Amino acid sequence: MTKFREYKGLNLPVIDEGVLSFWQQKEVFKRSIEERSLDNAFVFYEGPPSANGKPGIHHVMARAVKDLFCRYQTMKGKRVERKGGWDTHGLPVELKVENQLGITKDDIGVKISIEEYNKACREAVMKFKELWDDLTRKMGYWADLDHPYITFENNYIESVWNLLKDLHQKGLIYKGYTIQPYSPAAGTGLSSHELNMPGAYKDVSDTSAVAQFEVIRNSDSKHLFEDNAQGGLYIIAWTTTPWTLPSNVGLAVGKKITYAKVATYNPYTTLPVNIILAKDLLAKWFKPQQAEADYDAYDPGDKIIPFKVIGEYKGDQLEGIRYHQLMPYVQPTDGDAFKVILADFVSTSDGTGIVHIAPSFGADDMRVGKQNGLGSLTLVDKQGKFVDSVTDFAGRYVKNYKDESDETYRPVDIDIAIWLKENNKAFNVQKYQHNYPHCWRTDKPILYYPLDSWFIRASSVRDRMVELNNTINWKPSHTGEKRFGNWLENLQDWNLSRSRFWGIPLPIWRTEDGTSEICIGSIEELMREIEKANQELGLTQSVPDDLHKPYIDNVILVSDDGRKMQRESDLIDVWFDSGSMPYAQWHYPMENQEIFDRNFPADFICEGVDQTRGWFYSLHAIGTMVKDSVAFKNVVSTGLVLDKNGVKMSKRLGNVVDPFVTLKTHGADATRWYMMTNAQPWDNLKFDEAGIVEVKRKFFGTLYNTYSFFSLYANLDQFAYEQDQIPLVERPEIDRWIISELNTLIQEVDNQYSLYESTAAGRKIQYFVESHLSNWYVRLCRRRFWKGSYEHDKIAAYQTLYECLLTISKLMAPIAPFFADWLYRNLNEATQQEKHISVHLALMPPVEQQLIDKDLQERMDYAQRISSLILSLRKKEGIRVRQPLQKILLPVLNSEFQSQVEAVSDLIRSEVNIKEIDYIKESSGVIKKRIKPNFKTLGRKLGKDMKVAAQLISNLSQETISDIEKSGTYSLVIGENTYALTLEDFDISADEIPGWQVATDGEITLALDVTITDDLKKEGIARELINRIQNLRKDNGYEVTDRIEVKLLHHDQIQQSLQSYRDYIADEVLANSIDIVDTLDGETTLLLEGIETKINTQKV
RNA sequence: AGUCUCGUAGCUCAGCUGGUUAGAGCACUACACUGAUAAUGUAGGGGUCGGCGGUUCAAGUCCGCCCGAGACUACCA
Repeated sequence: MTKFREYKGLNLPVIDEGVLSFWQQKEVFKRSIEERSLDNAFVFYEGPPSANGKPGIHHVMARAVKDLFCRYQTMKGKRVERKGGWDTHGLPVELKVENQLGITKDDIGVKISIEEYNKACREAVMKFKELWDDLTRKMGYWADLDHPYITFENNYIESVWNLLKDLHQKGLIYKGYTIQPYSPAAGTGLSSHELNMPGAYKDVSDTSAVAQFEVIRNSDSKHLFEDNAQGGLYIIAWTTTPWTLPSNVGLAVGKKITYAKVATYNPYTTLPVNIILAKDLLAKWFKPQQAEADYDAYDPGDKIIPFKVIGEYKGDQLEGIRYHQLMPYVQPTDGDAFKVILADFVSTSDGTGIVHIAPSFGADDMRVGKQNGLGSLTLVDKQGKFVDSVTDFAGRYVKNYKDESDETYRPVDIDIAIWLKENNKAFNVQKYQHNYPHCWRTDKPILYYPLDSWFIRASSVRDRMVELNNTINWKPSHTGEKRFGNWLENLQDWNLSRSRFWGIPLPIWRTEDGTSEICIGSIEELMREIEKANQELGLTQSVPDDLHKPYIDNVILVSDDGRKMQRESDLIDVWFDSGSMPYAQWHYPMENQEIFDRNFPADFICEGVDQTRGWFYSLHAIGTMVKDSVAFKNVVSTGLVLDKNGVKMSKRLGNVVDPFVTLKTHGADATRWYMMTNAQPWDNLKFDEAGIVEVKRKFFGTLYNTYSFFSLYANLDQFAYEQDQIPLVERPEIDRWIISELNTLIQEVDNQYSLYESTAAGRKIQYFVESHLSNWYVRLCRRRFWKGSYEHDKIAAYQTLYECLLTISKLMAPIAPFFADWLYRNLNEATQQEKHISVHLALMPPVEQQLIDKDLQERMDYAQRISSLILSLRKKEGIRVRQPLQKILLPVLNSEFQSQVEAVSDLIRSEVNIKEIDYIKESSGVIKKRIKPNFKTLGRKLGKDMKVAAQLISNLSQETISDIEKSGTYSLVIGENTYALTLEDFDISADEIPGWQVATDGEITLALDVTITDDLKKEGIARELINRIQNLRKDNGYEVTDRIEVKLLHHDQIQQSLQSYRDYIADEVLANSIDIVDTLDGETTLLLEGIETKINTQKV
């Protein structure tokens, strides 16, 4: 017969190793998939990590969440394939390689060939793959590591191209301008990533100018000229980049902002002017004494320039007003110009409340410019200097890009300011300190500059994306509804272009003038086009073995009219790579069409919340545009893992937690359990190792102890579940109770898992194990396991505890896969009750509703609380539990309560060592009652009278309370109003039993009879003796089954006690004899106050 | 700057659609228990539920503003 395995202690990392090799040997992961039917799939997508960095503890977090729901679904009978994947392209990879090679972007193609560079990237990107795979295994994350998708592989790229072609055919891809950070010194655009590098933003002092834009008088603007003082009418706008002023094409005002018209004099020319600026900002540009000065008495040269407000307008009254171009060098040809428009970003926090718009040099400017039909002027070239048409400043660098020393470089901003002053176009010029981004490589200020880019017209499917998003179940919901939803509402087109080297090349070829273009959707198509080009152009090209740069750039195609087409040199955004994985991981549509159909869309994905605009978006956008479908139905976005002080982990601070060390020290399960139960996955986790230790000790330790306890006695009794299952009705109350609780737990946990609420599920399991199973069921049932012979009641106890443990192993398996399997197999090994070799091949236990008995659970709750109250009274009175007491007094206010308590009175009496429970009926008149209003029902009835009523009700007399209980009604009179109240409007409970000390917990109140009679005292002594002898047995190292002989040193009271309890004691301590002797060697033992003896035990 | 989330005991967190003594665990202190023992029980201290205002008979819970922390987006005249 097989025994249950017994262990010397709990060692989670050792369990991990054992289970891991078992999984590997038996291919449990593979079987967990293959044993499930193909047409019952639960689809999961793995968001690909990049293996060019080491995995951190936060990866354990995100992967624990992914893993647990996949395991759960497997245990619900679903087939859950989990293809791993690697994200291999992108800027972080390139920057790291540049760093390693000690080169910059400019060196690529010069110091190192693109070919070599890309080779370096390809190697670097998989640098830590082994480490990742190792972590994946060690943390118990089940994913197919042997057949991952890799974004740099040709098959993957081909699928991505196919998607792009699909979009291209739908007219969703176009080339356009966008304003991007640009470094003239380096001659390259910068990504926002690069802009966010530490130190990129620097405080600099620039020349700022408030320029005067002269309003043109026409039918639209004539209302602005009413009440004007002498001089022209100007709108004034502030800028910290005066070099953008020649490129000005508009002025933006805020719709709701109030603007003031002010009559004053220009400080540089002293000419009278009427100017318009935000009313709130008057104080910024004028001092109070200027308002007091007499406008008419102004004399050029006066220190104080007077001003007066002569009009007021709302922003929308200014819309459409036209003005004379400020610096008339060139006029735009691609749209309207020189008018006032409305823009939502205009504020009155600084400047004049009016923003000068130069669409070529600001993203906001470009956007509102387009919206309002404005054209643009780009009067600065890519080297950062003015073009020739800006005659006065032609050829001058707008910032010091030539590394001239500060003495020789004359900022053009200053000269522009002077020009403005001389032309009565400057209202104010001063130095201004602000934070401005710089190129991290050249240290020079960047410009925002229009660059060519390819876009996906995502905004055209905005509404559909919003619509589809509303069908997705987001955990937590606000990430989807608010964060993602809001982002979709304001969706801009997707900038696909990246002018780098290591990435998927944009498969678009164009003629030089851009009139003909082709988007390639497959290698086969590329081959056809190449052959066509070879024929027409007399070339001998073939499809490159590697679809990356530089090879692909060498391919020349031919247009329908026989002209050469070159590939557009851009790469695509890596987010498009990862968003393509539902298709590209299967090399769809070139292969695996059925597999794809089965696996789209995903039932579940999960990544960090930082992926909201990243992977979640790219999946959703591509799914919407290509398949008019969601790409995922359920998504969990996980929060950050911070250090224990709530600080973000970073190498610099040295607070990074090494996941390998954590797993090695505490085991994967304790780590996972801690992460899942300490905080919701989407809340940030303050990672504290002490928390793992606590989980290990409290949860796993308790569960381990429970199993040890079970296996110890089961082996002694040779229990192996060989007998028929004892019907539940034949088992004692406490068995039925724990089984009822267990089924309640199954129901709740299953429900929580299905709702992606892993934290609630874990906490419920933990509560059951610690409170119900260990601390109540096992504690109360201990005797049943070690006392008496192996028959009915004992077998029932084994069967019950066994079932609880087995069920727990299943419920916990998704979160703690190692320990669960260890426990499951330990149990099943001896009984062979289940046919599965691993818990992960088993199904979640079904709820047996008929076994859930709410009444039973309620009365056990009473038993626990009553016991607790009695223990607390014993404590107060200083009477130890070993001293039996005669009775407790328990007021019962209704018969249900009494019968409920009676059903568990055995448990209570043995738990707290009392002889009887004396139920005090309300009719006895001994109980003093307390009455409280039931606010919930009364509040609705009484409304404003509630406050008075509460006062009245709590002061009702004992007689009235009795009346209410008898009649069930009460008329409450408050002022004019009479309310008919019923019993449910009150909360009546026992308050005290006069003459007794009571303890109260909610509706339960009780008193303890603390009289210790001689008989009770004798029994108490007997219990003390048993205790001491048991301790000796243990100290002497006897087996729990050894028989002994006992000798006691004479003491009168012991003698008396023995007369009554000799057999009882002998039975408890397995003694063949108990003798009282007059002399005995050894230490004196204090039994009770004043009772000393010596005890000697001898093994028979 | 905008959007979103969070703020409850020294620490980590519960607190359902508003209902009157705000809970648990850890930690701390004291006392018990002891055939699960590197476990367990009982008791105790500890809270202006971030602040201010509002709605309501009633606010930790709903609304507004503010403060603090974090995430994301944008980078400003």
